[in-house]
Amino acid sequence: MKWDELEDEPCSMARTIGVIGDRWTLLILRECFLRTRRFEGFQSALGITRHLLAERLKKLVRQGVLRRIPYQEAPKRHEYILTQKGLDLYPIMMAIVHWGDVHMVDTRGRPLLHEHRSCGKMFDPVMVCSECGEPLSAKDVHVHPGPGARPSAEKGSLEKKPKVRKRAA
Amino acid sequence: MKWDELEDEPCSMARTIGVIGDRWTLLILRECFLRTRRFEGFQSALGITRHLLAERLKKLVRQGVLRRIPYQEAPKRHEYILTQKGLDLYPIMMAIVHWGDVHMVDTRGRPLLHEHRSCGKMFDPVMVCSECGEPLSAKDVHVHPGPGARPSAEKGSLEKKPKVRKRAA
DNA sequence: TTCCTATAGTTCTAAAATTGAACTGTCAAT
DNA sequence: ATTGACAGTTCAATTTTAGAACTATAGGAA
Repeated sequence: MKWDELEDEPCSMARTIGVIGDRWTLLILRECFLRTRRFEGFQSALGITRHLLAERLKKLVRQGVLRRIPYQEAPKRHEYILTQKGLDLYPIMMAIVHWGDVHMVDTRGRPLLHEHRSCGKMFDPVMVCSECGEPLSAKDVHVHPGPGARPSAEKGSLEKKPKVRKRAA
Repeated sequence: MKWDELEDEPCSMARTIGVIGDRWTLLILRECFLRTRRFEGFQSALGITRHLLAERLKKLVRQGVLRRIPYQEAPKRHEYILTQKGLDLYPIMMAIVHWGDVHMVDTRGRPLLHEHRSCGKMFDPVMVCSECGEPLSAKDVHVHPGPGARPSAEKGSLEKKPKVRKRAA
């Protein structure tokens, strides 16, 4: 598996990481969700080098996550806004923020609180099953190969049962 | 903002990215959730260089996402298993996989299907509000500074209202 | 007019991260 | 005595990223 060919892997996680897995990309997208739209805005908010910022924006546009839209002629200027594909990254963002809220806060508490406009309350995001609505946990989920699975037999980690030697204390 | 000091930022997303944002780390964690536990298992599943794999595993252990547990004496061998902190990354994983399932599939369809053992059905993960249970979307959420917010006034992207010039066509 | 500023990049060199390949060491099995 | 499995480590070559300077257009100020 090569980093530059992640998008060709038969794995939705690898493919997604091919899009958002580069250094700084998720932080750029955070800014997008906080309504930053312009080059200088991203640059000053993140302190990323201009070179890399230009690269990343170009890639995100190519991948259909952002759209580059002119907001001014003479001199020509553009701003970057999330497409629907980009907006759909929201659950990923929220999941990341929530994990940080739970596991990475210092004594002062959370940097940001989230208010759900529909119900007016401060909330946490919860991931649930689309079918029964119950919260998901790793051990309640079983994976099956889907139609787009890698065709042949796997040397995959699931089947491997390494032989045991002397047991540890 | 420096990549090596992300964990000190007053931002839960930045802090989390400091933990899982390195190249290959999320793919290593994918393997963990698929029950890979050993060095060779990760290496052969991912094709990552042994050098980097060793680095990443060390960092994840340091950060409390994995625990390194001996499973054999003579020669001493260890395996890497998810801590609770690591298991709590599950919603992030699922959100990433789901986005790929929606936006990155080829004509053949999804590589993997997920079955919810509790209800027996194939499902998609849905992110909902902990307070009202409704699905979340970016525009229904408003952010407020929390107790751990950066103390002073922000040069943040939210307040900046750049002056407009000649409008684009 | 000339200078300064704002915006959105591009270009260049140095530093850091990643890759690829080979090498180390322990023990079991042949 | 040799081979294979496992879990790394080491080192040179390549890629990425960081840091700083530079380009270009245009508005407004002096």
